[in-house]
Amino acid sequence: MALTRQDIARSGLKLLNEVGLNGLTLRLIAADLGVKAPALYWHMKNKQELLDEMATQMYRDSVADRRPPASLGEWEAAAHSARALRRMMLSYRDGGKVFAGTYLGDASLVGEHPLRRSIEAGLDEARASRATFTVYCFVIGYVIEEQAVRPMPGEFDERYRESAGEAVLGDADARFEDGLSMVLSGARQWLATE
Amino acid sequence: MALTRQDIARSGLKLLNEVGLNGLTLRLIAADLGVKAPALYWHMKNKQELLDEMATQMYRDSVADRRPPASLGEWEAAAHSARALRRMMLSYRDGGKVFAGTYLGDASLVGEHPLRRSIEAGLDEARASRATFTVYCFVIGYVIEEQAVRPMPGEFDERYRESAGEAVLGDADARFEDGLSMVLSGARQWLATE
DNA sequence: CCCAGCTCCTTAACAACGTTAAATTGACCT
DNA sequence: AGGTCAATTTAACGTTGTTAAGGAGCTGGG
Repeated sequence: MALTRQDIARSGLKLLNEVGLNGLTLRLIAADLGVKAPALYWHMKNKQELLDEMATQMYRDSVADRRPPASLGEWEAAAHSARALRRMMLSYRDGGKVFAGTYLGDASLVGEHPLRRSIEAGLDEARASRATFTVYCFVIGYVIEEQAVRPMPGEFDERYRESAGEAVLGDADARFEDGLSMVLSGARQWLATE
Repeated sequence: MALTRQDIARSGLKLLNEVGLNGLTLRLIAADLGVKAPALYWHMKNKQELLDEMATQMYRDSVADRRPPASLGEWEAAAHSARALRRMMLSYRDGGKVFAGTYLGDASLVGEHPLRRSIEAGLDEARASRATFTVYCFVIGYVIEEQAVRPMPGEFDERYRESAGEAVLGDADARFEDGLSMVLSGARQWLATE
């Protein structure tokens, strides 16, 4: 049976957890799929395209997890999907680096604005986008820093042990929640004024 | 005259703007320094250590730019150093990716909390750190996304042209300022309450 | 004065990587 | 049976990070 881009991306994501972003090679992925490395080039034109596909696949796989229950208010829904975005990245070693700044192939996935109802009720869409983009940036940045210290839940980059303060050693979940509530309340307030 | 780690880092940063993170090789840096590649291994144990040193050097070089005028209020000072942090990363191609999540060698550089005066006046330091860390994460995340679309000021990743909306095409400076004021006001408010 | 030892760099080489070109298989259509 | 096309293999190329071994040039001690 012929390979698909999704097969390759999924294999890449599986191996990512075992060998990390630096250890992830085309030959390794090919071997995992029972195929030789150049075969991958039939399906994609270079490695960057594979990484983009992996990011897209991460996003696709988490779509169910990311969708907030319809019962939630808009800002709880925004918090919900921010948490889901973080979980998604944390569930892969180097997930932040893979996901951040890579091109999302399936553009239709990006849609579904958390503030849709407010937009329909008259909120300026460009402003709403800026607000959610701000939250998005915070989550990306937070997870990248988080994974720099803890490549995988459980592991630990020892160099940080003494130099870093509470800001990196403490409970990562609680600190994320604090940051998230700062950003969300700031965004809400920014949308309300003016 | 013998090479220093700083020489190497500075050469790496210079070449980063010419060839980008992917094109940055040890042989290229060595050639720029009039030396052969293995010579670098006398000064650092692998390429990651070079990247860390480059991040440290970026930070060191921007220290003057980053320090806010003493006349500013604390929150204007925080905004000031957030802008300086962004400028620092933007001034190198792939600067966000190089800086984000790399180990800062010179730990003494990290200090100098923008909210120092409030801390001396009784503000809980751990809470203050969480607030500034949140701002820091936003800036990191924002710049990474910004540079994914515009690797260098002026260039443009064409794949984004049609798929992305105003959130990525608009005036990047203005959007940063919006996001920054959301995050800052959210952080300030979070520190005030409870 | 010269040799020992240290610092700093070179030469040579390695395995592994991303990538390309060309040959090869296998399935389906006529 | 033969031909077309999609999917993969085999073989190879240049480049990369990295290591091992050796050599130049200074420094201080006998």
